[in-house]
Amino acid sequence: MLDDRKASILRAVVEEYIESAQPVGSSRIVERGRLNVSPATVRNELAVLEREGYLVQPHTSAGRVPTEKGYRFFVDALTPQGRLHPQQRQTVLEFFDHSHGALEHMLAETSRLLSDLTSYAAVVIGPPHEQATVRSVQLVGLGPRLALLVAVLSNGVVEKRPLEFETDTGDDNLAAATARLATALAGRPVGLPVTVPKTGDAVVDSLVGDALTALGGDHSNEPDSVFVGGASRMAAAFDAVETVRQVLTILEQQYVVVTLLRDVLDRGLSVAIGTEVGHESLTECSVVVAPYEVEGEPAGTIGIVGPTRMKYPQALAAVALVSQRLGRRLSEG
Amino acid sequence: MLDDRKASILRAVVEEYIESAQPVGSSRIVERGRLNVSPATVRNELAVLEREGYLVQPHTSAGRVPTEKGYRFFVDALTPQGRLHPQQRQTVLEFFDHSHGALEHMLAETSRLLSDLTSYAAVVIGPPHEQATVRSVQLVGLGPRLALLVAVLSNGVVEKRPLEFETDTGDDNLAAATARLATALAGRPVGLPVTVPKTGDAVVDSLVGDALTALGGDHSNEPDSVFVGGASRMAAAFDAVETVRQVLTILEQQYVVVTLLRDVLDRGLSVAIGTEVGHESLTECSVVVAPYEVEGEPAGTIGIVGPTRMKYPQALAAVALVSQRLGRRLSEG
DNA sequence: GTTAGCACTCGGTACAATCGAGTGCTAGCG
DNA sequence: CGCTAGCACTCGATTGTACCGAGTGCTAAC
Repeated sequence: MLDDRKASILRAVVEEYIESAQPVGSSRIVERGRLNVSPATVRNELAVLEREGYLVQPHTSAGRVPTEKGYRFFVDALTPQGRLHPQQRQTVLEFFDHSHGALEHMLAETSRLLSDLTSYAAVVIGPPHEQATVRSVQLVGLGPRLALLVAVLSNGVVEKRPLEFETDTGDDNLAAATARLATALAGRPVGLPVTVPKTGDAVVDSLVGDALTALGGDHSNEPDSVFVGGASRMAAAFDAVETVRQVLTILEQQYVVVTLLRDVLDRGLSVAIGTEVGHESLTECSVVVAPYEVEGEPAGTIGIVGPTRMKYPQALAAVALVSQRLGRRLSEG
Repeated sequence: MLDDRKASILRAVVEEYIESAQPVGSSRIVERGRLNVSPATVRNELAVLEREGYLVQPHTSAGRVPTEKGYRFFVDALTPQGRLHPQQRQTVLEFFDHSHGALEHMLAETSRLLSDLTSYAAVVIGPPHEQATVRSVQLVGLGPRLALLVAVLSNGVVEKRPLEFETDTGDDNLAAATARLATALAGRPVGLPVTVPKTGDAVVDSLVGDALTALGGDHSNEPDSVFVGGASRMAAAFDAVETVRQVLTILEQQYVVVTLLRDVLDRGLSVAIGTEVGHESLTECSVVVAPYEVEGEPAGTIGIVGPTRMKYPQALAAVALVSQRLGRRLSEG
């Protein structure tokens, strides 16, 4: 463990480095004024912190830069429950007061909000479709051999699948199939296999069959809804264009992003730093995540992706507040 | 107008520059072998082309770089109908043969396809919601004071609006309101104002009113569906991270992107080069657009955004093929 | 009209000198 | 015994200089 003074110095290095992106030297730490010791003393402590693995020197005659271990200690032991600027807090509250519209739209806007708050890229993962129950099912004819299966789930998600048939289908057949589907599925979670008794009408039975196949089969394949906002901010966070490209490439792969956040949460973390993130292209990135709950049940995840030299206190505070308010807002409906 | 040799030389400069990103000198042009003249002759021609505004020299002792006028001439007069590599063509055909799923999903995948084909950022704009007619309307209760208005349009688009009520609402009232809405709206284009005769039942009438307000009011505000794929490719196209940031910022603003493509199309162009694009942050970018038609009617737009030194022939060919096949695929259903 | 030849320009590279931020170490001080 | 002033040292960054070479424009000859 680190004594008080070492901890203070480590904190100073991390905070300075996060602000300036420059290796931090002993004199700069003394200039901050918190510590009433000489640069030489600080240097001794820095040497110890380096030996212990909290800091590194890019080269002999440079200041110190935090290692992942350094950031980790900062986040775990040195970060007070960060407070958001009151104005930012206000922005969040107003956002959720005025938010409206379809679920997807709201989640997309939330990712923008979070990105604007933190100036990093933000990820919002919607509620999983599995756990909701079916409220309404309908087959809507779009053409002679074409219909749209629309299912409304209890959490407001609308699932739709286009269906194509071998033979022409009348509206009455669609209606009959819709009725059978509705009674069979209503109140049940989607994704569970369901058997619907045959009617004897071959056309209707085949419609019902097609619809169930479409609902069930596609299921695991279908991604959760993911919204990435402010990816452009990554271009401000790094000065190597190649790094930017790699990170953006990751952020474009929804499946990867979802898995990433889920993994971090599963490890019980709310912050993953550098290699902890578990992705080669993101070794220069940190991820801050938080789940949100709708009506007391875990529903989805939000997170931000930024450089390892991230403003952790603000980031944590922003993610915490937004996840809480988003959950509350979605619980209202 | 340019004589044959000047045109050939201009073409050589543009093609070389697009490939190498390096200013092109007289010797490099001669090395290509198409022309049987000496470097000195080429230099004379280059000087003329520069005087005419087709080329510039970054500095005195450098080769030439095309100006916007140079690219413009190249695109208008020197680009044969570009052919896609047969393999790429095959990829497109297979993609649309196997494509399936909801409209949004298909459009998003299409933007990926186009981005992969060209290695630039791709934009796919979905069919506008206005011109489709309503096929089905339904109010689905999600809670005592909460319902979801789901409207299926003839082109497969599903519009949904959450509704919140002052008072608790029974399922029978929702059903009654749904029935009235269905008869009033079926077959009509969404967005047109509609009056529904009162029933006398205050609750049902208020439900119907709320639903119509939600459908109508929000309308102009609601953006078209836009899908941007492969934005990360912009990081490979430019080496200044600030340029990348600016371009990405634009690409994140769906409204701006839609307007941009629309403007270009309205000017009757299929390619906009540099400042022609009409956006300060995109002066180093070119845009290639094409509309696509569903059942003979103009439906949406696709496009790509890349650096001015874009591989125009391939880009044009890819956009043309994809727009055609996308239109055809959507016409099927 | 074309081209060989040539003087000229100027960005890029290589190298040395210098600067300075920052270090580790030692010796002395309270 | 911990702290600190002082100092020699390191090494990246900056500056200056020389040079190279790609590329030019011009002129004169073919």
